Amino acid sequence: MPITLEEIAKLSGVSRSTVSRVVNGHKRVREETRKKVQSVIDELNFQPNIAARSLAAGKTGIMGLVIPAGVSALFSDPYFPQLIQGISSACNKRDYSMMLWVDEPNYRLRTIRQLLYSGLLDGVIISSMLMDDPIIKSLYERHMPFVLIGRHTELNVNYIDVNNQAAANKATSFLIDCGYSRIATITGPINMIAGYDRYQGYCTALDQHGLALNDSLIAEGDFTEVGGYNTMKQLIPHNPDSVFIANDTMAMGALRALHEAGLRVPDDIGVIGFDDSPIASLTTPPLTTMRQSPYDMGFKAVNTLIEIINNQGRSPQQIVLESELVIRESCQRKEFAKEAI
Amino acid sequence: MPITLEEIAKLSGVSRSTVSRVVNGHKRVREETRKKVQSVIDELNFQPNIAARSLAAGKTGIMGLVIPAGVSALFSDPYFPQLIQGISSACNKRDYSMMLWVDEPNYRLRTIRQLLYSGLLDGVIISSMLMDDPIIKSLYERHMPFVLIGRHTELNVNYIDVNNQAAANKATSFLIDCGYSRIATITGPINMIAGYDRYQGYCTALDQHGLALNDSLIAEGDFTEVGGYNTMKQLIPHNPDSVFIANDTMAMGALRALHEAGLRVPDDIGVIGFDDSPIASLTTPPLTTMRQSPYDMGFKAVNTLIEIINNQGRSPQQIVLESELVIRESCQRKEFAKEAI
DNA sequence: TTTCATTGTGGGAGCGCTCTCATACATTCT
DNA sequence: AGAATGTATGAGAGCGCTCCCACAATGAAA
Repeated sequence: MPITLEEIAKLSGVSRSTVSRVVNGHKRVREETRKKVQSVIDELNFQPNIAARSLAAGKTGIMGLVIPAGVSALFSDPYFPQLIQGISSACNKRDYSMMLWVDEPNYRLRTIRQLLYSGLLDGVIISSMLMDDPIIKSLYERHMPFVLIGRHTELNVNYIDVNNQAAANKATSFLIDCGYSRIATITGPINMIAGYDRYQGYCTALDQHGLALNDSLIAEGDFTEVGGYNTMKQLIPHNPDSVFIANDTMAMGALRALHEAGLRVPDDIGVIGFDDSPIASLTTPPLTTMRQSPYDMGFKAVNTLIEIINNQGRSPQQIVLESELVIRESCQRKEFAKEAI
Repeated sequence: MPITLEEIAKLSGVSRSTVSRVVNGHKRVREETRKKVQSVIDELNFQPNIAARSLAAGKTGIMGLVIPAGVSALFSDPYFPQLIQGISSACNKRDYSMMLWVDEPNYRLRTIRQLLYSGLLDGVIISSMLMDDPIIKSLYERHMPFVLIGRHTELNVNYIDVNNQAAANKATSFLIDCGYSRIATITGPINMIAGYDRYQGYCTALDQHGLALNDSLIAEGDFTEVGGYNTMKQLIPHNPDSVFIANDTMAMGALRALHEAGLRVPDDIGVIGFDDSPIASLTTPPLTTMRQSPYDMGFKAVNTLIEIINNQGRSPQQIVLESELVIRESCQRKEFAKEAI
């Protein structure tokens, strides 16, 4: 049987209103009274009923997180666990709670309804959806406070992203600096913004260095290990001397394919990944990659969302994080090692 | 501005009560009335306010999921993503929603309070905590409906687990059947029930086959890749001819250590893992392992929890799933291949 | 016809909280 | 001293829903 405000009030000899003030840290309470009430609260482990509070105040202290189920990378890539960890950590710090929806296509309508109309959520964080995801449009139209993980092309909305184009450009340029010139790429799904942007960065880097795009050296992957493996096998016959791969998980698969094909990394072929996921330093050879931090993105997304909730009039804000090149051994040919640094 | 029952009532020319009946699928409504009301509901996309419903009915349709943050394996192991996916999928199917807490020690008190006293949750699923986790005791004492992922030794509570001891026994016995005899093990953390049970299974298998336990061949890991790598390095000087490793992620690390040491798998040393995680078939050589399905565990946990919620008097029920041996190449020495099958 | 279930519908209380407003009291200024 | 200000507290309404009870309408049984 849960305890109510009223009971705390009775036990500490004040009114319900005063207890409410103490719980919510209002100023207009005498220090003496506050202490008395607080001690009763602590003793009984009182926690206000969220439903009642929510009903009365129109706020719940709960935010939603939506991650896609379609992405099979969800299983094998540490991206989402780290993102969730960052969000969860920030929620704890800011005294929010989190509801999680794994967006299965079959239950999409249910998800949207709950996000928008149940009144349970103060705001929503949406992660890495397809570019034209209808959920985003729904949230936008209903004026539900939300922030995207990953930028959005059409709508002027709040988002947090890494500078994928610049980072991919840097990665590709690094391969060129290392002395490679027949540079392939394994992209992510092109209908995901991160996949698209990293591909664009690859293109601009080649262009800036006067290298021509070569369709036979470009192949679309799906962010999974097996995808990386298969796509690499497809690329090998076209004799790339290096390859920029849009995430580390696919890079693992690509390394496996190269190993099987008897190609030595980095001497026969240079490899650079993206993410600096925990496995990047553990591959053979250790993987050079662009570092991003899903944990930080999650953490910042929460703080941004809370700002939005508290100031609904605010104009949308875009946060773009920088990505850092982490040099290991997968694209450092002996003869170029010095110049590249 | 969300829509209320009252507005639906007005628009369809009936009372609030009748609309409520329609929404909740009560019988005592004339078919004609039901249709009329339903059409208004559909048209306006009406979704009942969960807070109000919860306050009035004492049920929320929300369950909590608590996973530990301490386990750094959270980042690199697909176990939790799969578990979450299973839970989420079952929640969708059963029309429940899920709140997620990553249990950070700093915020433990907050977490417990919210789980128990906020009135938000109909029940809780707790995953893979330490054996003596205080959260479990709190839930138990407060009679909060909950189910554990992983068995509990002291309390008679609802749980779902794999038969870790039997599975570890089978794995170890398989190494013996393959002709190995100097069998090492890398255990999980012994203060986690899964770590403990898999270690026990290893011991009983040796015992049943008349092999002596050898302390220098037993080392405790932490379920991470790096942990597996370091622990394997520690074991190599004692010349095991095979090793049972308590999860696949550590097995990956161990394979890396063996590769660096110039030992060939399976000819110099046999390796068997646990989980059949997605990477198991992708290692070199592909990993023989015991298959378990965190997805299924999550899915079943939800169904069990809902039963408990609907029938609080029910006596606790323990579900133990079987684990299946998946034979690949990491412990099949050429000369024994035939006999082992 | 009268009686009694049975079915469909509406009205009202109340879940536990927040928030506005009223009130009691203390303090300062003229 | 009286008025004006400020501070601490209480009372009451109401958030949107469910659930119980009342009651009307229908049909079956006596």
